[in-house]
Amino acid sequence: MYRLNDSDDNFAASGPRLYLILNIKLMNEKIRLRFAPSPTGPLHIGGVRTALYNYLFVKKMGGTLILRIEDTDQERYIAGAESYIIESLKWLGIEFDEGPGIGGDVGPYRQSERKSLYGKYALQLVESGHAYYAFDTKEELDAIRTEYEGRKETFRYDGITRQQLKNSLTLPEEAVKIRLESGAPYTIRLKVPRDEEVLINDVVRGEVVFQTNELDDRILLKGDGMPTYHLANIVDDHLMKISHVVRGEEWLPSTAHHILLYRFLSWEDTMPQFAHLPLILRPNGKGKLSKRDGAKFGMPVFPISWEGKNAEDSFEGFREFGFMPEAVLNFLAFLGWNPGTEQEIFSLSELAEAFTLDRISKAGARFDFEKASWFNQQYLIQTDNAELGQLLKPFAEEKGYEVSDEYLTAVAGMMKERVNTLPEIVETGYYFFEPIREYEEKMIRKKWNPDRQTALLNLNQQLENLPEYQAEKLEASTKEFLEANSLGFGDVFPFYRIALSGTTKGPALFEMMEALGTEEVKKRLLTAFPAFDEVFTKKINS
RNA sequence: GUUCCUGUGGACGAAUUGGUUAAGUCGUUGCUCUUUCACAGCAGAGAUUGCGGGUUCGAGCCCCGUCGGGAAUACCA
Repeated sequence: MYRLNDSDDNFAASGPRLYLILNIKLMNEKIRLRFAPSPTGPLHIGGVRTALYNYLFVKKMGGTLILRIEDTDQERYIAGAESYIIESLKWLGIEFDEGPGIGGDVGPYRQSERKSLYGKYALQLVESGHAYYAFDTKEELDAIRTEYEGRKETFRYDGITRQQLKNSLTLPEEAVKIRLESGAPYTIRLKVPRDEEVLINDVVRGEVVFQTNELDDRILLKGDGMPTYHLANIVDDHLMKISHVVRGEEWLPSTAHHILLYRFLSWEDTMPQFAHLPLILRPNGKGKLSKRDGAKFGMPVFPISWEGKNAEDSFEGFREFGFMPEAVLNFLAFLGWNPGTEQEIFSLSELAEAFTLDRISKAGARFDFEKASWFNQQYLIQTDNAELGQLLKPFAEEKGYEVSDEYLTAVAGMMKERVNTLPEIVETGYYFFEPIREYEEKMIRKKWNPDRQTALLNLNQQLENLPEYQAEKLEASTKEFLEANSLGFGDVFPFYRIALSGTTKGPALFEMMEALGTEEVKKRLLTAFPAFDEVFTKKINS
């Protein structure tokens, strides 16, 4: 189904024996994907999308999703990054079947804990003539690089230059032996063959060809005995029986090396299928989205907040911005993929149902925060008010507001279609929780007259005496009052509204009144009138 | 510089695989609804499919060239 190269005609012609072999092959090719982040800091939104696509494909195909921590670089390792990754994905509802803290048959799932495994394969490659020891120090190589740069050239440790460098290919056998035995630091490099082509069959990009002459002899095992990404990745993907590698496009240029590694380790027949995802670009289209862009464009680029060493290194997440996880997921899913139908609101399980690798687009997608906000609003609107009230709670508490769950539910219901995020409810709707900060003058200036006050107070009196202080009853009673006093809606409404909320915008007036309650309404009316009069006097005098 | 990827309205992107007037969504403008704002509904503006050639009765789709954007080019992943 997913291996197109297994031709059906061959199969028909070759009888039961091949059938058996193919069958075994298929059984071994269970769908197993991995998400393999590096704990070098918070997981940015591009990484989250990679995790999401891996998850979706696994769910769609009924496979297994593995979390593998690629912590082979002890210099860039950051404590807390791993738990950040796990917490982020948990918040979003992306769950793993195997991984650190979860278990599984092919662990451990942290590369640092698998350190002893990799050397063997590096050695095997040396023995088979596909890799070699290199003794050049970092400083020496840096010097060569700057020298090349001076000539406006780029240095590459490859099939040509390695002949002039210090390695087991150029040094006498005896000298190599002595160096190795003396414990002198060395690396193991891949010996890339000359004059060959490496073909990558990428699920999203089709066939991509690399000339080996353009490839460098990449380091496989570092001086500290740790493998580089390239070695560790291939060894682990093989040992963990990974069937598909779904990762960012930035890995495409390295994939030729990876394929060579599979070939030299004789694992090419069980090599995973590759799918390289398009990059997520900056809102202005210039370059790939980076962690600094959050501050630059005033939007989150991380799933949840990250507390770094300083303010520069700390980031606010989508969660803290007030986004719902479902909305983030939905938005992210559409960044580089689309179902080809007109549906755009998808739950996680609906996404999994609709997801296919062949509908992933090739070109980089810009990160459009406005679209993300729109998705969030859609989810806000479709979420039950009581549930929203609960989600709103932390944001209200943060502001020091102490109100009941019922009140929060009511406010959420009134405000949800007027905002994009949760905290906006307590910000633009602050007047539900504290006194009016400022009255919008324009309407008052235009229409207020101190004698309106009497009518307003009479009306309020009538409303207070209602057996039930409830929106529809309030409205009906108000209508009666207006008719009886031959007044229009416009004569009282704007002032009532501004008195209660300070603004001409906002939810339906009677609903606000119901939520606020008779006491508060009266209080607000009485504090508003003097303010209105003040505006009026100012107008008269000017 | 080199290698590789990529290019459809401002953004995301669809187009039955070569078939006629290039979907839809976001954004934007206006209208309707509404006491306001928003939601919703309706309507409009916005594209010679990066550009230039070629093949073909016919090209967004195939071929060649060209330009732009991006990634990689580390003892980082």
